[in-house]
Amino acid sequence: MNLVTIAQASAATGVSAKMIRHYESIGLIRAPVRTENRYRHYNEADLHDLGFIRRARDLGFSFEDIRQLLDLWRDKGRSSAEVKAIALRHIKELDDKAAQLAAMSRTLKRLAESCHGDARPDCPILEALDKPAPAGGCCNP
Amino acid sequence: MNLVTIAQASAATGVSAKMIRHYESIGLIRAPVRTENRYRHYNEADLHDLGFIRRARDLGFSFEDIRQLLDLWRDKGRSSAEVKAIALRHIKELDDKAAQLAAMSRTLKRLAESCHGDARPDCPILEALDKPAPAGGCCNP
DNA sequence: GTTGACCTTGCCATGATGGGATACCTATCT
DNA sequence: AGATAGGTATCCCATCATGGCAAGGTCAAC
Repeated sequence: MNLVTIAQASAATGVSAKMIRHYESIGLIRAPVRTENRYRHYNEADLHDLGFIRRARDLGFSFEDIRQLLDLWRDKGRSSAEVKAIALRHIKELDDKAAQLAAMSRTLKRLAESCHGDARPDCPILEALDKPAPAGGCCNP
Repeated sequence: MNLVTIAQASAATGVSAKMIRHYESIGLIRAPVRTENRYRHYNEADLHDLGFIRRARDLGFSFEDIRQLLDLWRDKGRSSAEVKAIALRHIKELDDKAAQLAAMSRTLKRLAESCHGDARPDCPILEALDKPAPAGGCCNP
């Protein structure tokens, strides 16, 4: 059966032992078998799930999404449409978030460009944070 | 002096009353004067600071950054270089984060494109999450 | 004098992760 | 056998920004 300890499972999957226990506590993975001394021992299927979770997390999926994806993976009669729907929704979230960050960056870059960045105290960045009404004719007419 | 209650300060600045109290508790803003009944009352300078904070938060600055920006704003002998340095560092953080999200989105889009998205169970998205080694010749040679 | 709207403090929750404390188990070295 | 080292268990706390809820005080209007 090739049972491994939590540290070995961690090394094999790249998920910290701390997180492995956490996933168990929130029901994302099944509780593994315990030896007499109450140590957790993981089998191949457990390791697969942990790897699956890590790769999904690397793609930015939330635990709730991962829970569904894992369920779909286990369900051999799933429809790929369900998986794709989750992915497309997540892609939209990622893109929205990225666009938000890009907008902040753009605004800030514009301000930073017009800032001398020397010993003088006057600074358009502070002025922008200062102004009572950020809306106006300058940006979104 | 035009003193206003916390709800009015909230309405005027767009910062929730909850957050205003929180900012006070972490020392981001000064404790306002209290009336006899212990109600907080904010003056013009307080409102300015709250507006400043909200605009800085809208640009994604952390509280620690905002603390420094507020200090710089109050210091009339500041050098704009200091402000610009904070802004440039933050711009880099924003861009890094956006790039990270974009990379996730790109990977996921590639997978989603090759997924039928119909009633059939086979799905490249699940396969990608499945595979033991995500590194390989397909992406980063 | 009651109702409703506002204010106060304090605790808990999020999401994903890390840190630390304390205690137990096991293996190795002296 | 005793000491030392290291892995494991559980539990609590912290992050960061924000919201919710509860219990109680205060004020104005009806």
